[in-house]
This record gives sequence, C-alpha cells and structure tokens, in this order.
Amino acid sequence: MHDPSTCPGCAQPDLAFAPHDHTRCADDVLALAETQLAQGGQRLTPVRRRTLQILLEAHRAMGAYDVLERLAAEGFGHQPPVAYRALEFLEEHGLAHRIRRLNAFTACMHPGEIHAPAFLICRVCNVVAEAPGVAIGLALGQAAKKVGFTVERTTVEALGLCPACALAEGPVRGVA
Amino acid sequence: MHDPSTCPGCAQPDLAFAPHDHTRCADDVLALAETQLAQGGQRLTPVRRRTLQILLEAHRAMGAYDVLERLAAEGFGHQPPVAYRALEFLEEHGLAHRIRRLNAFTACMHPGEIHAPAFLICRVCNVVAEAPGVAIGLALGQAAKKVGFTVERTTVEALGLCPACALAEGPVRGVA
DNA sequence: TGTATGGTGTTATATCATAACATGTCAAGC
DNA sequence: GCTTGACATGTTATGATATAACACCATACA
Ligand SMILES: [Zn+2]
Ligand SMILES: [Zn+2]
Ligand SMILES: [Zn+2]
Ligand SMILES: [Zn+2]
Repeated sequence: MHDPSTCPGCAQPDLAFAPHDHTRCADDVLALAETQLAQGGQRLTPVRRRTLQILLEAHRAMGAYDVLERLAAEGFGHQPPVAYRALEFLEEHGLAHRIRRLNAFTACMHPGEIHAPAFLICRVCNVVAEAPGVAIGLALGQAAKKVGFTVERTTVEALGLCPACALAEGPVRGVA
Repeated sequence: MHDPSTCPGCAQPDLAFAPHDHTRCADDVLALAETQLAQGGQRLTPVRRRTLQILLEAHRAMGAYDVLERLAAEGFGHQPPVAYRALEFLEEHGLAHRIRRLNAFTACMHPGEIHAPAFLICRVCNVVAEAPGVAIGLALGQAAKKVGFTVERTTVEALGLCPACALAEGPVRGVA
C-alpha cells in the first residue's frame, strides 16, 4: 500500500534524514500492530485501524482534525472525539506519537521496539523524523533520579532545519 | 518580594525536588533580566516586567489566560494577545519557558545561564521542576547530527511523579 | 517635521481538545 | 434465551488555547 511516488517522506531528497525501510511501511506495520494488540487483549477496531492507516499513508504529522476529515469522508463519525479517541488509543499502545510542538500525531516508525522517541522537526517544511531516543532517555532519567523524580513518559522534540532546508536557507545563499 | 510562606514551590515538602535558591527569586531575577535585556538592546516594558513578576511570584506553571487575568486586573490589556506577546517575548529571551504538555509558561529558574532546559512534571500535583538539561541536549544534538539535522530549539519534558506524590501513591500504600 | 520602528491595545476568528450523554455490540453468567 | 457489564462508537455542546489583522501612540532620528 505504500507508494513511494506519492509519499511526501519518500519524495524528500534527504533519504538519510527520514531513513525508513519500506519493508515496514503501512501494511507491515498494520499487521504487526494487530498482532501486538491482540497479545495485550486490545482490539484494532475499524476506526483505529483506519486511523493508523491514514497516518502511515500520510507519512507525516497530521492534526487530529485532518485525520477526522479523512475518517468522516469514509463513513466514520464526524465529531472530534472520534479522531481523538483513536489517536489516543494508538499513542497509548505505542503505535503513534504526539508531536506537541505541532499539535499533531504521527505513526510510529519503530513499533514494537521499546523506545522513548525523540523527534526532529524542520521548521521550514514541517517534516518530522523519529530519531532513536535511547541515549536521551537515559540522560533524562539520570537527571530525574538526582532529584528523586520518577519518569513515566517523555516528550523530546528538537526544532530546526532538515538537511534539505538547511541547504536552501543556509550560507549557500548565492548558489542559484 | 519572594515570600516563602506563600510560595507554593517553597511550601512543597520536597525541597530537593524544587531546589531554588531564594537569593535569585523574584526581585533578583527581575534585576538580572533588565540588565541582560538592555545589553541586547531589548526593553523590559511594564507589561513584560509585570508578566515576569507574575510568573516568578506564582512560582509554578501558569496558562496564558491565567496570566492575562492578572494583567487585566492591574490595568493592562484584557485580550489574549497581550499575554501571549509578553510571554513569547520572555521565552525568546530565556526568561521564561513554555511547558508544552501543560500549555503553560513558567519563569526560568536559571536565567543567564546557557541551558537547554528539561522539565520534570508531576502528573499528580502538577509541580514543574527545571532540571539541568545539558547532558540531554548533547545526546539530542548527537542524534540529530547523525542525520544532518540542525537543532535550533529543544523541548524536553518528563511526565511522572515527584518524590512527594510518589510516596503518597507508591508501594507504601499501607502506611497510614 | 515627516517617517520608520516597535510596543500596546482592540475585534474577531481560528484551532485544538474534552465533557456528557445516547446507542450499539458482544460475551459472560444466570 | 435473557440480563448485565464492559467497551466501542456516535452525538451535541462547550471549553481552552492561540493567532490574524488592524488602530493608536510613543520614541528615535533623518
Ligand atoms: Zn515510506
Ligand atoms: Zn525541511
Ligand atoms: Zn522560592
Ligand atoms: Zn507531585
């Protein structure tokens, strides 16, 4: 189902920036998700499944209302809670992440793996990359431990420039 | 101007969790801020100054509309942009931070020092502590560098339990 | 004395999120 | 079979957060 020719992520010239292997895109993730959830006694219902699909196909961060629009157009409910509930469910189960700086959601690119995700957000093109956040999580955990704080969930986001936009905006001004 | 007897932060039994030295509270920070800004050709105007004061006095994270209410009651403007502009100004100049998980703002506890702040947010009592985020910033920078991303600003927040609430909620159930 | 800049204020609107309640579905227990 | 409880989905209505666009007034300074 993943079509690189229409995938904004894949269309990016900076494959290194958004390094996702397509053996995991859409369908595969979906199957994986279903298995995982079943093991935990959870259900990937139609709305939830379709919501995840929409995020996977979009291959970028989407606002809840954008997702809702898609869902509504396909015969699901038309009201905000429909989208928010599905998105929150996916987030709780590690299948999607919330990007707080964008008030948006994105499909997890590494479902199943234990990860405290870190996101790199380009302020120009809004592309979001999920970076391995293990080292960051460790550092954060240590800082917390020092003051006796128990970490349960983390939000780590960096705003800046993706390689492509850095070229366009950077010191290379006189190229064109 | 800082009165520990009415300061929610100071009233906390977990001084270690919110370790702030009062030589820096309110007035001192304010003076420092003014100096710093002047050096950068920026002005700590009445609204901005009062906004910072409000955050410092509150000694906790406040929503923009809460701040606005205070400002309005004191003769400043009554409309959202008044608060948002002041808060954004303070944030841009390192005098306040935005806590995205809470949609709130808090005065910086370490103004002047270069720091990529990390916040520890108690999900029970909502107390926010600003932890030194240098190590975290480094880890994040490295992860970003690997994919050619240029970091400009970071958001690092941990949700969990402060020491006090961990005691109350934790495995120590049968104490009372 | 124009005129550019920046700060403050306004009105109006956009955007994001949740509370509260009604209905449907399905499986466990009687 | 029916009842009941758990959970999912849908609704209406409202709340909370944030910004666009414009008017007015200062100060700075050519
Ligand atoms: Zn792809
Ligand atoms: Zn970009
Ligand atoms: Zn204090
Ligand atoms: Zn607490």
